Amino acid sequence: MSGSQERPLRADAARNRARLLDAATEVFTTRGVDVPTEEIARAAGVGVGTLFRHFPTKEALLAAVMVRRLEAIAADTAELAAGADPAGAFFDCFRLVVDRSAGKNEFTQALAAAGVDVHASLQESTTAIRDRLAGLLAGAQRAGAVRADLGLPELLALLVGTGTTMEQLRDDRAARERIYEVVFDGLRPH
Amino acid sequence: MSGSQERPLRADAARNRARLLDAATEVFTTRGVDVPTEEIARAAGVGVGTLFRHFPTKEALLAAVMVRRLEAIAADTAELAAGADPAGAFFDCFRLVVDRSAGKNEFTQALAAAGVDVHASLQESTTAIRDRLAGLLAGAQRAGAVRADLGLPELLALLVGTGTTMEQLRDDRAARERIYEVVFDGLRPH
DNA sequence: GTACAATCGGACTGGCGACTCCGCTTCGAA
DNA sequence: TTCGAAGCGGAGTCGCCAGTCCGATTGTAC
Repeated sequence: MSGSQERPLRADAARNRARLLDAATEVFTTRGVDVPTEEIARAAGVGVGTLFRHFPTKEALLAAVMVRRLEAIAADTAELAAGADPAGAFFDCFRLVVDRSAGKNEFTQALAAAGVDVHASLQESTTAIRDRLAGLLAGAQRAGAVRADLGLPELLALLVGTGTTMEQLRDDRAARERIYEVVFDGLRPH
Repeated sequence: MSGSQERPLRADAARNRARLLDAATEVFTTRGVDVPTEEIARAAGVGVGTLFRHFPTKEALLAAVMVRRLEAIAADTAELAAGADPAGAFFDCFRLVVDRSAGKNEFTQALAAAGVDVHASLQESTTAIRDRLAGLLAGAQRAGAVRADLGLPELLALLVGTGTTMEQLRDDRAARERIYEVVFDGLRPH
């Protein structure tokens, strides 16, 4: 979806587009998905007209923000996965995905509610992460660090759920750490 | 909040109120919190006017539905908690709360977004559950079935998060069972 | 059976928010 | 420097939905 039509954006247009994405990320994350588009435009220092020229609907903006975050996560997991120890890489990536996904859940929900086919518009970027996680899971299982009966769907669900758990404990780092202990302990073969 | 003013409702009014609660529970659960109030009124077979006489705002209706569900859960945990085995009671209640909380998370979120002080309007009913869970947790820990460093906040967060996890696996009973194994394994002292 | 208070229903209102439109501004190629 | 095209901004449109109002209906006390 990203590389189909290429006409180099005018300098100011490119700058505004970037500002909009930054502002949207910030506003959506801190104040939720229901903020009026006008607020995002204001935060970016542009008019609503500009916002809607760059992103034809609010959902398109939301999707663009999502894609960006997902790509960032994918890139970071790539680094971690390069390490030698498969078990460590798996658990480190688990943490990374959970930590970086704060609020992402609400986004997906909002997108889905708007009738956007989430799996279509985000597929490219989710697939990257999914594949990486599948590889990490397999590696960790081969190394005997994770119970063998766990599939990728369960892992993905667990990542989302753990994200929610962590959001409840936003301001208690020690408690969050205990949750990781519980989950990781549960993931290991008994 | 429930026993302050008592004037016996006229028969039809009581019936409509009950219908509204049933319809709202059904509609909110299956189609989300964003459905127009009119849909709920129609599902209940009454006009919107009637809906708003019984529940002054949409959020009030939402809160009423929540209270009802919470009370039902509280009642059921009471039964389970009466058993002799503290460890079994704890894990059974964990399952029960997770299974019965499907969709509840979104409700709370919607309430909070509307500026309702969730802890005020639902306090009475949440406190019952919270207290029960605290008791069960303490019992299970005393019996050595649950790691001792876990507090009530972590348990509550974990319940919410596990609910989210389960929602991702809605149609795969075996996978859900595996998640329970993971979480319960993690909860036990290693 | 009657009367009246309680309740009903749904047309209507007000406000909000996504999106459009178009006159004005800015970019950048020549 | 010039000029056409690309882009900007924000007032205005439109549809939707929570919540109101009041004439019609129904329950119930006597």
